[in-house]
Amino acid sequence: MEQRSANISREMSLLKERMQQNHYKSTPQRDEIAEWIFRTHEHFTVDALVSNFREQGKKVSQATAYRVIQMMLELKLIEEHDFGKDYKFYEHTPGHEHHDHIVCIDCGKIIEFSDQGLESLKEKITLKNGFRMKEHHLTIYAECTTCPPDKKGFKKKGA
Amino acid sequence: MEQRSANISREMSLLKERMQQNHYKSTPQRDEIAEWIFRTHEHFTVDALVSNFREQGKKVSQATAYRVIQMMLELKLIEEHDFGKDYKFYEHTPGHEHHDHIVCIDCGKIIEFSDQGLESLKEKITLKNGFRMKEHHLTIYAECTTCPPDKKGFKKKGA
DNA sequence: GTATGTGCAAAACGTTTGCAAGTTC
DNA sequence: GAACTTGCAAACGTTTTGCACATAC
Repeated sequence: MEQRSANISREMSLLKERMQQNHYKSTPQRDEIAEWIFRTHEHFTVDALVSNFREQGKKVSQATAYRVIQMMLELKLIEEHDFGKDYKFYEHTPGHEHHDHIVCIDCGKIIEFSDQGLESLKEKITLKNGFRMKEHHLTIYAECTTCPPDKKGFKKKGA
Repeated sequence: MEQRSANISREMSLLKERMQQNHYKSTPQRDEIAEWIFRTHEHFTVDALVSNFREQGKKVSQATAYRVIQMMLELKLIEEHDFGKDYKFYEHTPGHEHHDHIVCIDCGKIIEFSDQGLESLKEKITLKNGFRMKEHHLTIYAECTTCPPDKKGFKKKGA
């Protein structure tokens, strides 16, 4: 997962490229938000993004944050996840392959995993049912064995 | 999946039993809503539930509908799913085993499948990562081969 | 009779949008 | 300068809640 932070300038080039292709103008807000996203290794929420900017004294309006998120989803530079809370989680995609998630129902820790056998099984099952697979999200809610017993704050809410 | 409609009185007994155990009182509204849920074979939304009652001339307030849903989730009689829309989908659990879903990104059709190999692989992967699996949701977004090309209305929104 | 459940309308939540002012190309 | 982007505050759609009234046990 650490290769995700590898090379921000390459990721920014990718952004610029796709923005041009899709007739998006370059603005300081878009650049700064995208950079923050490419630098962020964890799964983040829009609220976390905006708060983090505020803490650093930079100002981004929520509206712009949400709009940049939409743009980056469209440009396939980030992915959206529902982990059973009422807000969404995001993560950037360049630099790491498709993966699934295990969410600790006690502490909220999110870990990523990817398993080739699992992927081909998904593909096979989808075909067998007469579909062409486009996207797939597997989230496993679990208890982590190392999680201190007082950290009972996450709790699944939806699915 | 058709065994789901098999025996509503058995499912209602289960409801009554768990309601008593959890100190919920029996009311006509709870009974009627639960019956509707046990009789419903598709994945439904709260809005669909309320509309359906209205159409039949029966009245249920939205508030009560949401409250019964919460109760039944707690009693483990229904499951909640996020299929990428801004509202949740529900389905009752008695009478059918755990399964995963394929959602057609064109027409919104939801099909269920269950695969033993997939289940044990999930379990194995979870353990390997140091977790104890509690719940897991796999949703595959796909195109169905039989879907008429004009039915492009569903579209994933989140994940 | 007391605790619990219901219905309404209002609130709450994350997210989206209309619009006037500011930027980009 | 035409088209697009921003920020604000207001609107949105789903879900939750406060409260007065009604019902269950």
